[in-house]
Amino acid sequence: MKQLPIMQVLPDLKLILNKNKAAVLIAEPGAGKTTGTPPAFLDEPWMSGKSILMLEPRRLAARSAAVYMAACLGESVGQTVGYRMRMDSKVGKNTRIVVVTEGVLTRMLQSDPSLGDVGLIIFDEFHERSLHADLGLALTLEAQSVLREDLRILIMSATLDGERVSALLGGAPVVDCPGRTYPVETIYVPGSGTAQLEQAAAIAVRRALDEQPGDVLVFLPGEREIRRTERELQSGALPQGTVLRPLYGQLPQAMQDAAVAPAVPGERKVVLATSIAETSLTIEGVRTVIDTGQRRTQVFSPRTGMPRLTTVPVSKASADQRRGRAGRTAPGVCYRLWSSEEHQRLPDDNVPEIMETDLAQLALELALWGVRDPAALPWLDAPPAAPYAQGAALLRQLGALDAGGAITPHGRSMAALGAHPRAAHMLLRAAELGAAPLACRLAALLQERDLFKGPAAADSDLTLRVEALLRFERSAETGGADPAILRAVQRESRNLLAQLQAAPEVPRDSSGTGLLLSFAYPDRVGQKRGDGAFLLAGGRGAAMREGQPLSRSPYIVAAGVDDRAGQGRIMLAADLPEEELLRHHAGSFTEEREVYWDKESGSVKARRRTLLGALVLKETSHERPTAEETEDVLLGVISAEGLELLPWDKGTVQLRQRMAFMHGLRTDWPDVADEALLGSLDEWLRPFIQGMRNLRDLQRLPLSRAFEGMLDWNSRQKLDKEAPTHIAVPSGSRIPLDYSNPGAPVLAVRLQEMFGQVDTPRIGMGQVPVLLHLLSPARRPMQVTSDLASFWRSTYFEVKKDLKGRYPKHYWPDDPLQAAPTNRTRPVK
DNA sequence: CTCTCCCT
Repeated sequence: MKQLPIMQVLPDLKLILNKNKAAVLIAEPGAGKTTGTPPAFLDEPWMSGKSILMLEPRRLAARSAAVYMAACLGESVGQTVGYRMRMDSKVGKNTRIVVVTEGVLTRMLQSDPSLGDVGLIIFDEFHERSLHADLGLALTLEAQSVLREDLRILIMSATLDGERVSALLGGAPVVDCPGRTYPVETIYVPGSGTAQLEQAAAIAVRRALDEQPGDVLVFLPGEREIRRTERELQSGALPQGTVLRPLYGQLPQAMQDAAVAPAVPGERKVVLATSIAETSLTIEGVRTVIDTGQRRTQVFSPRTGMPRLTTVPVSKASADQRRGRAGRTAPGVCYRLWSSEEHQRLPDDNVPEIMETDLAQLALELALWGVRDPAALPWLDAPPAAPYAQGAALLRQLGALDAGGAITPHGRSMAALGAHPRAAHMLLRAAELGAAPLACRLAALLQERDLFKGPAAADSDLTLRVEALLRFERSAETGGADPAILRAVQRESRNLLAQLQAAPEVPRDSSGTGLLLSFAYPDRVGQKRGDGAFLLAGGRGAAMREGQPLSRSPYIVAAGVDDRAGQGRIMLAADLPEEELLRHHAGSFTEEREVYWDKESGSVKARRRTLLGALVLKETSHERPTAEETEDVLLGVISAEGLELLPWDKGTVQLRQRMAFMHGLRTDWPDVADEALLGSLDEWLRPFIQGMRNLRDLQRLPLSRAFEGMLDWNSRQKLDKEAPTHIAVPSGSRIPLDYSNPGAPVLAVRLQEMFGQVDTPRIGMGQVPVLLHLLSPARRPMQVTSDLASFWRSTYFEVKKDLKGRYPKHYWPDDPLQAAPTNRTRPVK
């Protein structure tokens, strides 16, 4: 212990924490920081009568760190050094160093924000940036600034960028400590382009077995790739004594042990592992690491509110951590299956969990802490807004938050359970109904991997899993289910039963599964749309795989839905009897009265609907909309479909055009263009559609009165004068004016009727000469002009020649201004 | 051909 590198920096750290409230320790692997640091502070003056809390991200590491520190003091765990984790704790009266796992720290902070007699809190492996560690630090920092100015904080990390943490801690000093590992040579092996990941890995394994001594550790993204690489290697010859050892989280414990244990003499071990071997497990005898540079990670999709697994490139920090695994006992080699150029493009660090995960639980913890806006707390990376808002919305739906975002008593009970808010709500509701035993088993089943593999897994009915579990509990029969997962589920459900102090009885059968599941997933209650498709209460569509008996259920609850765009696929679900839905979710129903336009009948109708989110549970039509509702809908339809729906007649069309003409001259006149009319239907049209219900009624609308209604009495007089419907011409005829083009009204009149008229008639306060269409006796257009005087002077004589030829019986005077106008062949004498 | 890892 004396020779550990950490010993060199401890005096420095003591000095710093004597004066400062916070420090950052960057220590490379093998420095001995986890077990060397905490005991060093026990005798510091500021620690008198106080204890040390150290956060460890994994149970195994927490327990073994406590055991090791206790052994160094010549004690057993539970004396000076203890630990505390879920369902397991060894702490005594004299314990001054407590190693805790993440959920425990959160619960401790929440139940006593002043942290009692804790003098120093250490965050170990902080570079892993788990959600709970980030939350724990945020809460601790606030507790320190508000309640406990004397509290010391020490952040310990392997590769973290020390400056950012230091800044968050108000400029805390950063101490660096070298590690004690052997050098590892890095060899970049750029991909051969077409080679599959597994083929490239297998080729590298053969090369390593040939070139290097000792065991080989291969990092692959997941179980599928591990199995493929295994097959790839088995398909060709391997050197004598080579054994292949898969290693991933879901592998049975005995096989995990076999992968971790040292190789038997005469054998060489090739461990094919996921990122579990990056931090969680140390494998003896590894001299060569082969890194495919990929890892599988869960991301939360705000679009669908569902988590999804993706395979992404590792970060530089992660790749270095993997490489370090080759140098723990002797110098080693690391083959990276990418180029050094590609390496430069890798991100420096993994994306912190808080940036990518479901934040419902975080939102609940913050609400319990008394914070509604996460920006009120200090973060290295603040929780992203969309997933946070989605988490808060879910909490409101589960009754954990009130409308204002404050935590409810129910929310407090949920947080105390520690489970995901969905599971916590289900457990509490189930306990009220006396169904806790089944709910604990469901929560455990949902948390673990599927009990079934292969063809049995194709049936998505959750009750089949429940029945299998109950059979296993009663008679230890596995019945085709995975025994390791059965045991894990049983263990977890016992933990939950103990937490809820529920009766130990084994439920008789799976009945009630759908109802309990609907408490956890109220947003995924699905209503049958036919053809295996369901509409979920949250608004998303989802479909069963082919041939599922469940697809005949009118209502289901979808516990697992994949994240594909458009219609999701239901992986796991249970039938929800309609009467249970109606009985137990009535509090979440919304009643909606909707008055709407029925296109088919062309009329306004009303209906009342009972909704659960997007689902219409009940609908009654035959309601009578009120007169005002009807007017609203009618105006809405006109607004959407256009003014063509109105009963236009020639008079109204002309009236509108005349008003448009006036508006063109004086903007204080009402604008009667389409856009303006559609925008002000409420003012000018509503009074005229009272009592109307349908399109037929609308045809009886006195439309010209509606237009006249836009003008007061004076304006109406003025309209008749300045935008007259007719103009009297010299012949005595009253000729209608055509306002189709409101900028240039047209007077179409036979030429002879205009004899004697010197100038163009003007309208619009004398500002606008009408556009004259001068016609032949047969009403053929001869000439268009807005300057009659100049027409008489010149063009008339050419036109006259032409007219005389065609209409010889008519009267074509040489001096039209002196001639008598006529609407006949010749003037009457 | 759905399945990284951890924790209350």
